[in-house]
Amino acid sequence: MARPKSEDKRIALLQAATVAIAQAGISASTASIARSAGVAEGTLFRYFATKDDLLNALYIWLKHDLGSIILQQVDFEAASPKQQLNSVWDNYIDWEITHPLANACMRHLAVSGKITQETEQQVANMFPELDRLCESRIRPIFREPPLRAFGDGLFLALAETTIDFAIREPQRAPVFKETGFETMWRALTNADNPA
Amino acid sequence: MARPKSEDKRIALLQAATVAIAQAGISASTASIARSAGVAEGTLFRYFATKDDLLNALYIWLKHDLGSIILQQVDFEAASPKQQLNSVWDNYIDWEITHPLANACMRHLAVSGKITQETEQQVANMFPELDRLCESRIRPIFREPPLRAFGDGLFLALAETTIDFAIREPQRAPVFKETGFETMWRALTNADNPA
Amino acid sequence: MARPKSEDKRIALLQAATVAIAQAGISASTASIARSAGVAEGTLFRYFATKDDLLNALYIWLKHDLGSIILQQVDFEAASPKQQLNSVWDNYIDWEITHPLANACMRHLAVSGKITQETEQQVANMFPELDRLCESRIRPIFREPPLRAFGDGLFLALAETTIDFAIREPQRAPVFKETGFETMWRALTNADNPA
Amino acid sequence: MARPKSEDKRIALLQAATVAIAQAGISASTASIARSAGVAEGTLFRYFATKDDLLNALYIWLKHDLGSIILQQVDFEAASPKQQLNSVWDNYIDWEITHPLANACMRHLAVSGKITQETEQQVANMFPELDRLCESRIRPIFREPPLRAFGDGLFLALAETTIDFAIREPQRAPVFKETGFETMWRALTNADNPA
DNA sequence: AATGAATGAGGCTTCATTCAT
DNA sequence: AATGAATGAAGCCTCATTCAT
Repeated sequence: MARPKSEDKRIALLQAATVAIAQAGISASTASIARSAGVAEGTLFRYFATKDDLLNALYIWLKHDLGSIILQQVDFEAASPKQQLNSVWDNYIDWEITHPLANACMRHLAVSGKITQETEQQVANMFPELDRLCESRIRPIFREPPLRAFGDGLFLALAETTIDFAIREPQRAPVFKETGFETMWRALTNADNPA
Repeated sequence: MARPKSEDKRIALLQAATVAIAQAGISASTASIARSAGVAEGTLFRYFATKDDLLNALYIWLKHDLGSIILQQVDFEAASPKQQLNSVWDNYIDWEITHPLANACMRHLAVSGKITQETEQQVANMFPELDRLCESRIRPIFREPPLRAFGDGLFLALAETTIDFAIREPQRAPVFKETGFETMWRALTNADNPA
Repeated sequence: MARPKSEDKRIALLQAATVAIAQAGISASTASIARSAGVAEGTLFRYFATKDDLLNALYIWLKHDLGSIILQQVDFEAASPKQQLNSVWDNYIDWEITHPLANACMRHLAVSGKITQETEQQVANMFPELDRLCESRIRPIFREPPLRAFGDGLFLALAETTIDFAIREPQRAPVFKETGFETMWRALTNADNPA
Repeated sequence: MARPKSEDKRIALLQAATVAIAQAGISASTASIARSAGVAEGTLFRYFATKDDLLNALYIWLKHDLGSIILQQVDFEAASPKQQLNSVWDNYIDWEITHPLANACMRHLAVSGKITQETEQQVANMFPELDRLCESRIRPIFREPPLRAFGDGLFLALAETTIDFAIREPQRAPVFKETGFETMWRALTNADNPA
């Protein structure tokens, strides 16, 4: 098979890279990543041909992890659409709070200029059902092509800001979560049809 | 006093750094910055003792430029508070659209981990009148200490997302600007007192 | 275990450093050392993490070389204590005469301020039997703690001066060696018990 | 006159260089020396065309200072030759103890490889009366050309070692001074004619 | 005469990647 | 498949010296 020998080592490398990049930015050296993954310097390059390849694989891996956790915990039985969206919101933020290194790492990757268009595309198509769920709760103007991406962007911006504050002051996380959600709700949904 | 240290060269270095960092991130080399500023590499270090010093000075310089332009163009005669805030919003976004490199550079600096607390402080205290103007238009819950910083963060997040989209698709900038502002207004102000 | 780190290269680096530092002082560049050792500059830093590390390792290496040669050639069968000490003296000076670069290098290292306490300690404990042999021949006042180190210092000072002259005028080395030894004998031993 | 304007500045530069080199070795930068002398970077080069020139001038200046102090305090009325030499010995060592920076600086200069033959010559001829005084007290073998320089070297070596210990443990200086002198006396003078 | 801004070569060190083992 | 030694380009910064002011 094309995949190299040990999936364990691949995961170990991705995890080590997450920690290293969270702490040192993308300038974290491949040597340090390999070392904390418990493999030799050269081995890293058998799993990822290039440092940039590692960065892109890592981005996808983290996004996938995040998305699948959110999805698997959404409360589809929730009474109202608002409650359903609130469940997504909370899961999203909870995951980031419990994975602050992953969060920091993704931020670094996102602004690194190393993530290719192709990678971004792959991530965008990763969980169509999640996108659909969010969009259906959103005010009409943000639902159609011309402003759809913009709506997504605003949603993410609010969520990420909420996460920043929640990570920085964990004991106040519930307040930030709730206030953030209500703010997003006012911002992006049809206020006339609140629930 | 011999040749005085040239303000022109300082500016040239800051401008060169802005471009280089916008394109290459903070890993832009001091050599490349000096070269495109038209001075020797050693000269750079007479103006900024350290690359980190340059980064901090650059951050302050860009923020100051941005803030002073916004402030000087705010329409204090505007009929309503909403219109006043809209004027700030538009000026902010217009500046960023017309200075996409400065914008990109500031993003890189902000996440670089090289900006010191002291620099952040200096920037925070730079335009108190601007802060006051924005805050007075904001809903009460975001005006008092426990959530003030959070409110600022959400405001900035929405503005920056709007800027991102406006820079990426300049011809649609007016739509993003307006939609973004209305979204922010719903999100952060007291809807009961809409104008 | 891949290629093992080559002891040959380590030695080549230490030898190259000896020559370079003998000639240029500790300001000899790592580039020049690596070049004359026949390796890439980066390689030097796989063997010695830091230039200072190289300097300390070199100091230990040279002292060890010197000490072990002296020790292995001491004439323990010599009739009198004076003759035994004379054998040490001669071996010491002969080594330095035949290794003038090593000698010059050690002088530079000794005054460089880069040799750590730990390194000095390690060197001091390197050949206890040699110390013991010298001390037992020395006059009582220099044998006990308060002045022991001082006695060692004076011994070394006389030896090093003798070496300086012997290296500078090799053909007169025997005279310097003998005169130096007799001078040291008068200076540091119990004249009442001359042989 | 050929001498530049201010003798004060020349002295200030020499003093500043003494301190800087004592602490940092000859790699002390000309900029730092100029700064602590209270003059501009460029000014240093109006007094000393080159860093090497400064180093040589400094060596001569320090040696002259040392020699003239010793000479002016020698007790020519002392009863015995031994007492006269003891007076030189004590003055020498006292000067170094009270000028530890000058001492450290001279050591650095002496091994720097930057002191020219010409400078060494000039220093050697600086105080012929002092040389004569010391030599006349010395055992015959060290008085005639073949071994005269060697005798001087041994004398200096013992003195400098004594100084090292006296500077390192100032409260025990008197013991080192006396023991050192007696050792030198045994080593270099005619024991048969002790006083 | 004095200043200090400007220079650019050179120093130490890091790092992604290759390749012998 | 895995290792880690080897590489050399590139990065940041220092410094003696020059020269415009």
